[in-house]
Amino acid sequence: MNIFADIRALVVDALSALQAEGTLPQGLDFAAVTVEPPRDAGHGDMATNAAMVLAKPTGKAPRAIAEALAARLLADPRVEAADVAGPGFLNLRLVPGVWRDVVAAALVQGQDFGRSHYGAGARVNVEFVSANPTGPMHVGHVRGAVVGDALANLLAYTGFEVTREYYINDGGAQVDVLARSAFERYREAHGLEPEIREGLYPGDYLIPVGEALKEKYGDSLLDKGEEVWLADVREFATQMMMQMIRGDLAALGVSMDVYSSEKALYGTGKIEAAINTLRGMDLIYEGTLAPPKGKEPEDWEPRMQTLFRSTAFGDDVDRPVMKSDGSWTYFAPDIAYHYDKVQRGFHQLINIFGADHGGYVKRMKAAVSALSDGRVPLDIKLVQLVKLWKNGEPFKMSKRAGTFVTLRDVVERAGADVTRFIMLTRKNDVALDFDFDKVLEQSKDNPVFYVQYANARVNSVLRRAAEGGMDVSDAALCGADLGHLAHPAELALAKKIAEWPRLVDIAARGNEPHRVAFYLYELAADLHGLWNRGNDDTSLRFIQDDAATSLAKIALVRAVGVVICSGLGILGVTPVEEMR
RNA sequence: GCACCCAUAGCUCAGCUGGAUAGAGCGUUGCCCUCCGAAGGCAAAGGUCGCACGUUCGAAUCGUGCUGGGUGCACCA
Repeated sequence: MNIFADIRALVVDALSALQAEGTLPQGLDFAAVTVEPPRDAGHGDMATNAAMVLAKPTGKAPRAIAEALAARLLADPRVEAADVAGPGFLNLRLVPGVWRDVVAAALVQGQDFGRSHYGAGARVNVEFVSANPTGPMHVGHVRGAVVGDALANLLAYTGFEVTREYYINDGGAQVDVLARSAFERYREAHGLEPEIREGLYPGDYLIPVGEALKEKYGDSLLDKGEEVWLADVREFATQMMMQMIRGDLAALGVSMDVYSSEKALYGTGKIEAAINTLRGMDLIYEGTLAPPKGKEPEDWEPRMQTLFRSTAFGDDVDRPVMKSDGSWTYFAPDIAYHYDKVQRGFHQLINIFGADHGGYVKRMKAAVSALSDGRVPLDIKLVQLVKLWKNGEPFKMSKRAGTFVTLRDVVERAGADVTRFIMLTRKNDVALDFDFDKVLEQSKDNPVFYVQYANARVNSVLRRAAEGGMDVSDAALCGADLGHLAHPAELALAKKIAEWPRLVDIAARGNEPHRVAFYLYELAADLHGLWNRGNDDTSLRFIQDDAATSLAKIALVRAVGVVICSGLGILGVTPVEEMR
């Protein structure tokens, strides 16, 4: 139940009626007509800009349109007042029954209150994390993982059929390095001194890989050259790394639907097919690139390469898909991978990238646009850096100093719930500070705590009422006479609840899960506010002497709890029932 | 040199695809526990929305040009 959508439909109906009676001309586009909460609550419950946006196309004065519209809207039983204000706003005040119905809807629908059919079952693929399988996930990956997962939850909540996907970069040189690094650990497992040369991965996490290799191969590889073992060890080590990464993701509460392998694309003809498709559109050609301006490498020399004409899509330069030695660049299999996603029938693609991949966005969008004939939109969300803080100082990560912070470190210190929530307290394209001390603080300073505290208070009320012998099951609350909710402060809280479905809709349209976190904070603040008003005005306490009144007030509180749980569910955060 | 991102209260940030007198938290100042959890709440002070033009009924939001910060810039992935 989205009351804002309902009232907007009412406005559009009224406008159509005005057309039918000749007050407004035919052929108007109502797309720009909005119904939203006014900035100032004193203006009413909702405001529509209809008169202003229609003034020009109709050639009528905004106020005249607004007057006519107001008369129509007042005929609806939900509308209590309709006042023309300012340059032509139409401010609506709705009868209290509307807000009581919202509370009732939240109780009846439960977690489905706020769910929408906006996605209409469209299939959307959310690719995120996609960390190289060469080591454990570190803090840099956490934000992308959380944002991607929460976004996937949000889209599922709004009627999309969502696939969470991880692209394993197991086809390039870095997995060879992994194999060589693992081989040194394999030698170490046999009591030999490992030679962790410059450029190899020094991390301890490869020691178990070396032991596992010993387990599997005994000493049979020890005296062999790389040409013998590289492929096998690479495969083995990559799989172990992916197992570790899956474990890391699980610790954060993320589970992928599909893991796609870059390596698996080689030798299948898929890369060639994708490139040839582009070639057929005259988007692939042999040529040389001009040297980069401003930062010309010392050893630059023109090379003949196979290039993708991404400049046709607004990119700065065309991008190589094949190196001068005839092997593919990273971009080529990635094109094939995205082509594969298109062919799997997704209606929409979303990628979550780290901000350091910003330069990659245009070419990837260009490729998808070309390969899908412009039908499949690709939205790429760039997730900015997370700056770690500890004891009031920036915490620098360094592999050498041993202050390399893994995802596990963060989750073990802060907990998955706190980590997830904090990662969503910024929009994705803004850098985020993660303060180890702050996130564990139990105060208003910490938004996770603040929201959880609100939920705990909801449950506290329910518990107390139950101890007093009341039936506060949802079934009982659904039968409450909400007419007892009459105080403006109570109705204001109901109005905040009414915004939830609208907020979900807005967040989903923008692929912006952080909006859910901010909304929950506001909702929590409103609950805390009402709670404290009970200190001065006992009639605002939720538990009253009169059972019917209590039931109505508790229903309101419970409705807040329902929304908080829904919201936290989207964020992937477990609601707590009690603070400790 | 080019591309992308950012710039809003002293600090950290929201701002609902262009709406009314721009909002929170922290910090500062003053209040509120005989009472459902004060781990909270109320109130005050605090702003040329980086700058300048432009688009229109109307701009923090859209466009252009600057300024200042971040990221990335051939045969790396």
